[in-house]
Amino acid sequence: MSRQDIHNSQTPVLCRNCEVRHRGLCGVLEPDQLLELSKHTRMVRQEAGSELIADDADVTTYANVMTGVVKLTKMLEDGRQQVVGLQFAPDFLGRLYGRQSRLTAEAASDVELCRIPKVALEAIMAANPALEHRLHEQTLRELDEARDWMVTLGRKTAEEKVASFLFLIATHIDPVAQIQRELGERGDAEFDLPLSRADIADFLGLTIETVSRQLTKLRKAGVIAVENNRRFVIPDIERLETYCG
Amino acid sequence: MSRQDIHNSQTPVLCRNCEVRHRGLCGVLEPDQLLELSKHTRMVRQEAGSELIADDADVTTYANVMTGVVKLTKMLEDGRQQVVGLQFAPDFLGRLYGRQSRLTAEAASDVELCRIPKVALEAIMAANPALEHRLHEQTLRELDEARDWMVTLGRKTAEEKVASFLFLIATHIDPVAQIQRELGERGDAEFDLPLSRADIADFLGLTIETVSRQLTKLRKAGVIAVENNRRFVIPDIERLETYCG
DNA sequence: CGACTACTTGAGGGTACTCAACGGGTGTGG
DNA sequence: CCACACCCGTTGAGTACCCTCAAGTAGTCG
Repeated sequence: MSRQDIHNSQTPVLCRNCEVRHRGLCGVLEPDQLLELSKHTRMVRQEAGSELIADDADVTTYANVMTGVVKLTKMLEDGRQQVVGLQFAPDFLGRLYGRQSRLTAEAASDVELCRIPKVALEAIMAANPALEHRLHEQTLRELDEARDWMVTLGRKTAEEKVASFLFLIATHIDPVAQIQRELGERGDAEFDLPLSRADIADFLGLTIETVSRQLTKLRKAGVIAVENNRRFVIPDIERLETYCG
Repeated sequence: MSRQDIHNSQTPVLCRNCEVRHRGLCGVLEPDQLLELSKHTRMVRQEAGSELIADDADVTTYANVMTGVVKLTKMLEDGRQQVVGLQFAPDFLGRLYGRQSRLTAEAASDVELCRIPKVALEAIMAANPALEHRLHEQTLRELDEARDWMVTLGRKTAEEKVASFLFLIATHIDPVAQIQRELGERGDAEFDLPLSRADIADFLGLTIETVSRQLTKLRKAGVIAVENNRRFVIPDIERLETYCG
């Protein structure tokens, strides 16, 4: 991180080389508000697998995902687990206004977070309706995504679930595929999967064996190619989409 | 609806005998703001089964659920359907800021709605941050509920799903059970089911036959009693809860 | 080299689905 | 009044899909 001062710039030093500044919640802030916010923030790195927010833990900080993927999970008493959401940069992390978390947040890959104390953000938000509006829009997007996923969980076959998962990741992770998609173009995609087979199974409501079998099936059908168990190549995303049900 | 004027009352006539006024989004409004809002609202009744918002339709109005139950559904191209949410009074209905709906809203029972044009609500909201805050909190609650339900869809057995559904309805519909629950008391519940077996199946990601079989099983176990296929009696809600997984 | 982890593959079984028949309630028409 | 159709829900028989349990492979680390 660059620490050098640049004369007369209104952008706080810490935020200057933040890659998600304009897309994330900070995008709605005026320079002086950004400065105020940046007094409370701090960047942290967490390695894959570390727990970011524990279930039932008191929430004292919020965060923005800067790089990497965060998985949100819920667990039943007997240990059955379900991934209820994935968050990518520049998503906001943390249950607003909640006293304690109702789920566990875990780093799926190595992640960088921009943390801010709960009280600090809520104070700035109270004084700045645009900020609440921005966060409200993210919440609405997450609700849309959760409901889309409910269809996948409730009504799709194992093959369709795995295809839908790969489609989701491809369109969220691969920056090229992401842009192509926004332009309405067809294309290929290539990415390192941020989740283990166990994570995928927990996301899809399947077992790891079933996930593995369906991946093999898609591989043999030529829909996907897999290298090293983690690197995926999708020669034709539109073809993959036809497997999503 | 009472139309008589009451001198010096600051509450708009139309809102005066609104039962959900204080619990719904209107609760945050000052009398003059409520008056402004009420100039645009109109109460409508819709009978069970009628479509309230069509998938992909342009959204021109929002609404508040006053009485009854609304179900939100999504469909795959081949007709497979999934209920992705249920809304009870005083829930807010409609995808805020969205140009078109991404789901279908249908009256599960006879419902009363308080409709308001999209532009009117958004104008009032822009001038009143407390209103957006209130709606944001409902969105957050709905997201919590959607994620809870993802666990049910992905990880529970058919029996647990049906028990979870009955538990959800019991704690949302029966006013007595609702209050007991808030007080942390155990108790019974009794209600008319607002959904058909087909609706339940679509909510749980099951078939109607499986739903029926599981209801029979719970009935034979004495966890529930059913009259007329629609009226349910739950002698011990805590006992039902142990079947939820 | 062995131990460990992550993933794949195989065999067998159980849960929920499919297809089908049946029962009860309601509305219609003779 | 009954006959009939129709809708909704239940029950039964057979099956398919996915899970469970188990073994096997590949990559990594000490």
